[in-house]
Amino acid sequence: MNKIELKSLLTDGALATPTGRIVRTLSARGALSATQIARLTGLAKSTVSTVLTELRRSDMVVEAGSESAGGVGRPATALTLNPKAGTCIGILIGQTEIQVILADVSHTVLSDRSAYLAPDYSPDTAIEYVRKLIADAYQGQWQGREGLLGVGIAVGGPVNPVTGKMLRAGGMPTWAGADMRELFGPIFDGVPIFCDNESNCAAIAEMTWGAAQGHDDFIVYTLDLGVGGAIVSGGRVLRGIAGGAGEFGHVVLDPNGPPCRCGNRGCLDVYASFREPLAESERHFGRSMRLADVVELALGGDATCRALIERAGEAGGHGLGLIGSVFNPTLVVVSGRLVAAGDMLMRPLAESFERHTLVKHGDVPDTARTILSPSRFSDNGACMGAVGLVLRHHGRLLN
Amino acid sequence: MNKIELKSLLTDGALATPTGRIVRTLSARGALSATQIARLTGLAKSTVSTVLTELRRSDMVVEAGSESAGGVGRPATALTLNPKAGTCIGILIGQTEIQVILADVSHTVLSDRSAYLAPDYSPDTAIEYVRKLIADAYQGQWQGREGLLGVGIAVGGPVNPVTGKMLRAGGMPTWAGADMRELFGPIFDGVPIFCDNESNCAAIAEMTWGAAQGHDDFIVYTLDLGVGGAIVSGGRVLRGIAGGAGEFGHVVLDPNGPPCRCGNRGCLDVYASFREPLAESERHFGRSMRLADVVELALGGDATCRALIERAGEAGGHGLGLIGSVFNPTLVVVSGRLVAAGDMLMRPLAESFERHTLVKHGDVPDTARTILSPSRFSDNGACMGAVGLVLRHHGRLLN
DNA sequence: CCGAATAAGTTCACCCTAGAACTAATGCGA
DNA sequence: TCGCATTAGTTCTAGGGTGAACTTATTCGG
Repeated sequence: MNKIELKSLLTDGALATPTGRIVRTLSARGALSATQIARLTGLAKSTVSTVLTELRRSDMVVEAGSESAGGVGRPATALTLNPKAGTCIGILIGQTEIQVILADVSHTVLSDRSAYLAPDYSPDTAIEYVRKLIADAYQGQWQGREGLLGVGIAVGGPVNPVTGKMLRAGGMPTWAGADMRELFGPIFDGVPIFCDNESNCAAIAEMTWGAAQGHDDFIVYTLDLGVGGAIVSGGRVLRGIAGGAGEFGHVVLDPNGPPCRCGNRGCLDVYASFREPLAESERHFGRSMRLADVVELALGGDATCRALIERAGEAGGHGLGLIGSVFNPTLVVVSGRLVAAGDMLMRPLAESFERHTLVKHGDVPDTARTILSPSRFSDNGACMGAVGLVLRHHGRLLN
Repeated sequence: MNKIELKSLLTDGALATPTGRIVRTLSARGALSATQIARLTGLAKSTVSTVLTELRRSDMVVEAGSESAGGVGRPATALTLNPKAGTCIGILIGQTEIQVILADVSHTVLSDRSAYLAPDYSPDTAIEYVRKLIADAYQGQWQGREGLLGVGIAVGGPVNPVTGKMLRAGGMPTWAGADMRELFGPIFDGVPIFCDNESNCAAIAEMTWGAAQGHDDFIVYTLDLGVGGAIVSGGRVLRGIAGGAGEFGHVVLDPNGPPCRCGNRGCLDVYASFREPLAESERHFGRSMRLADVVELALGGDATCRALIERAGEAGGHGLGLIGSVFNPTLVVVSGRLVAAGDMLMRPLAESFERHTLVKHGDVPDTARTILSPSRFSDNGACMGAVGLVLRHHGRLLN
């Protein structure tokens, strides 16, 4: 009965009731005290108290390991959803990688596994790997698959978040037109599937566990082999009518510029993605390299790699300036594997941003300036976001 | 007591109470039936009914002229806030124009007056004109200034919506750093002042009375002597941390391009504003012209003017493509005086949009394609939006 | 070591909102 | 012309959320 109750509270059953709102808040944010819940939900302390005693009595909510914050006054007791009450799975379908994270409703990661594939693998291959990775994930867990509350899928290409169908080619031509619900439904029959593109998932991860915690309005700007991003407004990830929001990389700068893999010409992606610099460094070193190798070499002092990364920051700042002029956001979280280069990337990026945007340093007080934060996720941001998709109930596919 | 009550209900007093929400909804949307109010606020019919009988008893809400819609079933009785309960003033501080609209809380425009000035007029001149226009506006009205509930100011340049201070030069160098609250406060002492830039006000007008009625998420794209716009997400106009959101015209396309009046180089505005085409037509005709003249001549069949407008549509589509790639919005309302050219502008605009954006025709079903709608406001959109600013309680300046 | 200050969490009576069941007013078809 | 379908609006009661006042648990200063 426990799980059934949680399931109905997490799905559409009791959206507006205090109990539903409190459970959803706990699901979305992890460990919280009663007072924090009251602030976040806007409910009265008394209401929260009543509901929580009921939830604790029925064992759906338990006390989390209290980390006494150290302030004056009675210390808050942190609460989470009972980990036994259910699990979530996050799946990343990347260009060359499939990742599966298993987590419980108290935000504890139980398992994190990846498989690396050659580019342009087929959906069938993906299904096979996902099946295997999920079996592995449950290996040695005392939690069984019957407690699975939802599955989130982060896809490395444009996907319609309502239907779960892939649009166009994007970076994954073999997936064009694929129907995520149809493909993955059979693996998890009956369990709700949530789906969104990689960038939007990364945004959810940033909002839930990363650099954008507590922010309801921010932009994620991804610098990697492609340039992309996501827009969060009012705590909502903007998807656009066809799931195409946040495609900063495919803004056309010069209609007569070099062709882009998206089909248009002169996209930002052509100038600011790390694809060309990576090729350049491969030519320089005369061997096949990965993006992470270049970053590592640059951090180790290699001047060529350092220059490539600085130039990437410079080019990336152009796109960031665009974001500044369009949104003038409070916060931009810079993500992607280039971020591992730290200040080497961030400094030229910030300088270039300043040059390419409308509102400048001197125009406004420091409190009204956009903050640039590097992402805290090294690599698994998107997949964690897929878990967050479930915990936050974003982007559920219709059955 | 009537007015005092309305004032407190419209300001921060009772935000979340049903009465407050109903009054605010009526203020924002004008005439509505009880059922519509229930749908819009999410309150139960019964609650709405109870509150409305109370509001009618105290004469704060009255029946509006019923326009029987003609469907089956009992016809709805439209209700509005009692026009006697208060007035709002909208002020437009444009580049060469000052406009004042006086309206009552039932959305009836009582007076609409403009004064045309030479560019770069001083704030002091503006104050003088505003004083005069307002005196004129109240002339012959039985409503007095004591019923004034709020003043909205639409400014033709970037303004910080929280402090009311103008940023940088923008299109109005004489206003750089001006403090709207300080300037206009003395004219309306004690009355709350709302403030936002022209484009954001236009967005509010579109949402309240225009092409975006019923939409909570859309983009306004303005093609005029400058290129600009506004972003509405979740019914909220995004302002950005320094009031710089929606400045589509100042996205840098080519960092080495021609200088823009904003200080950067190669902004979209340089390529897509109608400033250069207007100058070209002046050269062609050998006389001083206004934008409206070019549109009129084009509609009258003049080939030169027609070509200029078509070319503007083509250039404007580049920016629209950018909007498409960034937002993939459901709806874009195209505004600005060029829209008067109708299909002559919209057709090349739509074609160019298609070429410059990421998600194309064939990629998605027709239901998932961005709609382009021309604005229905010929010229007074921004000033109506300033009225809407008050009625919707957006962007209130702190006292 | 004790009490003041501070903050978290609980209790309880009252008011208010929601929902069901109702009445009211219209169009449409036989 | 009558009744049925449809939609708008009202009434009433039960249940639930709120806010005030209270209790509990901690830090800090003297």
